[in-house]
Amino acid sequence: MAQGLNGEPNPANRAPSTSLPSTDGGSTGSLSRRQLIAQRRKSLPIADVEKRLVEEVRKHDTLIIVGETGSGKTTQIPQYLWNAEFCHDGKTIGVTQPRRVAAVTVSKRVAEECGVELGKQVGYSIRFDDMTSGLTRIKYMTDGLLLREALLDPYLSRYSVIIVDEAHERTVHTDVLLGLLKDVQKARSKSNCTADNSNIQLGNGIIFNKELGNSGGFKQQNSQKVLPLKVIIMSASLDARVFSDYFGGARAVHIQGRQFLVEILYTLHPQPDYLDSALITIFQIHLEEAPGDVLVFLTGQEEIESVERLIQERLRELPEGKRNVLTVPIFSSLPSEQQMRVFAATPPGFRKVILATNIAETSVTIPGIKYVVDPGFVKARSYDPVKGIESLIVIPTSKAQALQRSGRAGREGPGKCFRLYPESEFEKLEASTMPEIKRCNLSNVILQLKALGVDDVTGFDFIEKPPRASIVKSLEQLFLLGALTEDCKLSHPLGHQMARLPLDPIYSKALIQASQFNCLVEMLITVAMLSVESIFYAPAEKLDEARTAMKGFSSPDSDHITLINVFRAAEEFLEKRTGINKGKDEKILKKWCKENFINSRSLRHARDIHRQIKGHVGQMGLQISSCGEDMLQYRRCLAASFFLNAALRQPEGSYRALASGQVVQIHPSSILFRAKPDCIIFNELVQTNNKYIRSITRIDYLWLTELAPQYYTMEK
DNA sequence: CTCTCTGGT
Repeated sequence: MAQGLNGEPNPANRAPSTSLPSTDGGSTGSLSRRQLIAQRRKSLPIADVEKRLVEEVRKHDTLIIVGETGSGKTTQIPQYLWNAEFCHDGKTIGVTQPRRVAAVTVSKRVAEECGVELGKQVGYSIRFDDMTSGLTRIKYMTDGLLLREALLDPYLSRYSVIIVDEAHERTVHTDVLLGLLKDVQKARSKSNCTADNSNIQLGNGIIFNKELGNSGGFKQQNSQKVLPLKVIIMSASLDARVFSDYFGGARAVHIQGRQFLVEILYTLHPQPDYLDSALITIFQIHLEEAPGDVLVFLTGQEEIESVERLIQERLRELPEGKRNVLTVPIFSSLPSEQQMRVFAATPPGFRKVILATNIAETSVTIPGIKYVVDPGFVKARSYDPVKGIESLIVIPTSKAQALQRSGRAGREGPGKCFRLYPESEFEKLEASTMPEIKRCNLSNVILQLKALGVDDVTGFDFIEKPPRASIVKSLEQLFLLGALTEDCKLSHPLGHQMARLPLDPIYSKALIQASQFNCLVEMLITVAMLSVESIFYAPAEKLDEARTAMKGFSSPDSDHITLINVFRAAEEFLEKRTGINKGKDEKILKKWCKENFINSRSLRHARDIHRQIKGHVGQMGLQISSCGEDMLQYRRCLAASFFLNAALRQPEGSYRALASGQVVQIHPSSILFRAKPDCIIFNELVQTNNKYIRSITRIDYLWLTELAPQYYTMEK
């Protein structure tokens, strides 16, 4: 019987590279805890099939595992494989997750189950936070991070097994990773394949470039054989066939979960107003159903806030004894302390009603939910590849999404889900959500693929192909930025440099330009700040105060310079407090942010990105110099970098975007909303109620013809 | 005078 990583019968434990630290097994307290863990592990549904699962992995190079929620697949399977000696020769089992928190929490759990210190045999690696070491044999990470690793180690030679978890979510990273794994697998199963073979051309068109090398370390690279790669796709829903077909009819196994029964209720008739319908249902549950908290899925912040108000209003109409409802909103841009409110225990005698976006579908698991109210809509990103515009639209959920939502009512006991549409409508829904790769800008994906040696991107074996127009648009954009040559190859050195930076390609280009304009210091700050969610935080009730605070940072010419001012003000604030330990910095900065109406989560993120990319450009040998007070130079550099996003003022005060010819408005959040200069560059164009451009800097039209003549000579 | 669902390097 398997015992976990510290089990005695496991011969792998005696191998020097994987020997474990002596455990704390002495005290009875920890012993009983250990026994509890073992018991809990054995009681998981998956424990009964451990041997069979290991056999399946031995027999097949690719395996699809459909594990229902609560099966324990994410924590247990890597341990089973470790015990079955899949980490021979110091190889690692990699497990990818779409989200950072999942990688961290699951690895902590597994380290505990194994009785090892986190970061030793079991660890995680996510951007800005690497808890792995040379000892690590089970490594949880984000799928995006593994894609980055592939740029440096195209064979993924340190891994014996890659497990792709939550594959049904079909994020861009998952989809690209699946294509990559398919190729790596082919390459590694060729018998004469060694880690340092150079430039092997694969079926899918990947050329493994020897120059990038592998990270083999102390072992002799010349003779190190790369063994076949085992790939395991884990999915919660029933799309096993899609994955199986994609991997040439790979074997799929199903694992029972542990989920309580959720009764699904539909309305008799279509509901003309789903918000009103949601309100009625919430009160019906409150007045007629047994105790238990309610989770309501809404499309966005505005909707959540208005429903919260309406609930409060209607509560006042109820008799005093029935007003025992506590409403709790949650959405991603809500400050984290306020997000935490959903986890607080419901006060005795109260019913908690959580109003959530789809953050509560997967990202946040809220305990105690007995009832789910699902109006059947979701706000989704969509992309028009012809115009190059992203927009957010409210659309019906998919069947899989509806299923995921209802499942949130059955985690601790039987529950009920109220779908606010008739059953006949459910049948008409799409089976699953359209994969993200079909509805986003692909410039980054394509740059990455090119860097991995995939020359024929249109021919790449995606699990589902993105629209051709979308690929063409991105190829064109990359060409205009100079990342690709005329025959669509990655350019030297620009394209390669751009691919190395973990940024939107246009930002990478701006950094490289900036080193020539002597304003890389400023541009590093700019792209870090542009890479995060909105920096300014303006609660409706303190709008005036927030505006005054923002004015303190503002530059009359530029939102970009305003962002630099905020970043520098924070730096200066911290520098003044010399001699104080670093742990306190975080807290003090948070306070400063609050006083200045700045979103501290966003600022911290920007500071992390800044540190990371500064390291990257330093390694690339770019000159990190500052333009000092000469912001004209900096604005010229912006014009040279963002020339594809230039716009001219129209007589009525709207703008015409030069590249696409579209008529757009300056977003009211911009410093330049009133000033309306003649010529500007903008950072992004988004369609909401209007076509808005955001983050804007005033430039001179002549700079465009001077600095981007290849693009602007034909313009009048 | 608006406000944007969620993730990620």
